[in-house]
Amino acid sequence: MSRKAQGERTRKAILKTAVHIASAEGLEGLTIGRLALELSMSKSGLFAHFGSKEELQVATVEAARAIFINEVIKPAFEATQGLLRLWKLCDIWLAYVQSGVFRGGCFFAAVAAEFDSRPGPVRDRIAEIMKEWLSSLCDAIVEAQNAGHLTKEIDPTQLAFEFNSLELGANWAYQLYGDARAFRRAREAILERLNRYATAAGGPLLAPEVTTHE
Amino acid sequence: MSRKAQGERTRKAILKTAVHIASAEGLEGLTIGRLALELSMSKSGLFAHFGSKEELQVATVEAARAIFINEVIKPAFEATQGLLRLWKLCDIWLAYVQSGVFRGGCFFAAVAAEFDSRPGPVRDRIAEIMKEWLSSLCDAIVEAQNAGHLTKEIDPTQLAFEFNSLELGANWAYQLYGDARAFRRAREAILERLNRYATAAGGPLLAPEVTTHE
DNA sequence: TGGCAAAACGAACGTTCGTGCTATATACTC
DNA sequence: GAGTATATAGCACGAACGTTCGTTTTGCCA
Repeated sequence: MSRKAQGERTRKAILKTAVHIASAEGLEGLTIGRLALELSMSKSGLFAHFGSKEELQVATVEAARAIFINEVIKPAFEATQGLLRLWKLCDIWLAYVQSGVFRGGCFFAAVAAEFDSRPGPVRDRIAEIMKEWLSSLCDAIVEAQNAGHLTKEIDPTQLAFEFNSLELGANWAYQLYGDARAFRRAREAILERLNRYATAAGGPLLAPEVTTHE
Repeated sequence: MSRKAQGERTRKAILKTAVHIASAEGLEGLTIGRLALELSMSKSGLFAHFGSKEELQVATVEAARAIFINEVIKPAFEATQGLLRLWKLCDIWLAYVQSGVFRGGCFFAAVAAEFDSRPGPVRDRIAEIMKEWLSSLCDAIVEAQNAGHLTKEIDPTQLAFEFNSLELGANWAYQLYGDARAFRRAREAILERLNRYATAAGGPLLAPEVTTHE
């Protein structure tokens, strides 16, 4: 293995650990010393990969985004465009939070709350990425409308806001109380809305009990 | 003024500042040195009022609770029990977040995200207080049902979860994007639900435009 | 095999953290 | 007015923080 590839490999290993620590303890709680300890390497050796703590934080955010895309966006996009994909986006998001992919629940919910009053490139990137997510939701709604599955009377931005809120709410309840019923509540609320706004072409959606993840 | 009363007064002043710092920078970011600087007093003099950082954090949480009760719970309880009080609870909560009573938006949303994976008395107290809030919402729903304003078919816990989620979602959007439209979206979603589940006795609720806070 | 980057290390920097200890200023009690 | 409790200040501590430095180890290539 080339020396260059080894560096890249180490960097990946660092970020993998960093993402998990940060989701639980935040991007400030993510300490270089702690990270080095957990990886059994020296602070300075680790530090050299990034050059500053802020760059480490940005890199960690980027790594979390890659995981999120792989775990949520990609699987949902395997579903056919329309009502089903919209539902999958929400359903898989909830499943991925519940599965404990990140120790601290949704990585972005955690770090958004941490950085929302802390200007700088880290905050900016977090905001961008969450906007991406919200846009994905919104786009899926519009597609469902264009496919004739969902009435055009509803405001896509409004519905995306509501779905996102319910998801964040479920994450909040799960993290703070370990209450897994929150996921079912979020699913129920989302499905209720989807079913209410669905046209005949959209067909009846599943009940929350029948979804794959419980 | 007695020496004892002076101590109490200082303590209050400290906590008032502490709450605002913590809502923006978190309870860990709330540093004793920083706090002392902002109040133009010595670290040790300030520290003597609490004995440990953890006690300072708990006291800060308690102070935030007092403000919250004064700003949200009490005003809402001036409304008559039933549908109106339920609506007021939500409406005033949103107004209080938007008003910037706390620099970092909802104090408890901020510190809950920060401490949800950090066991200890601070986390426990935060969880208790948010449960209090959720119970207040739930109780208001039940009262509205008992008053005949709201159909008994709905599950109060489910509705409370949804309202709380929408509120947290609005807080999130406002903090991260400064998007004040999120408050209107939350109000619209909440009112839509209230109106849908309201009985004839409940009467038609206000449209979001007519509420006092915008 | 010898040279050379890349990668990792160990030690130290200056700063800030929370937390003690000791002393002084202040107001109330007798 | 002396004595006492309370409130605040001053100073120092050990640990941890991010960061820099010079050095050593590592593996590829000529």
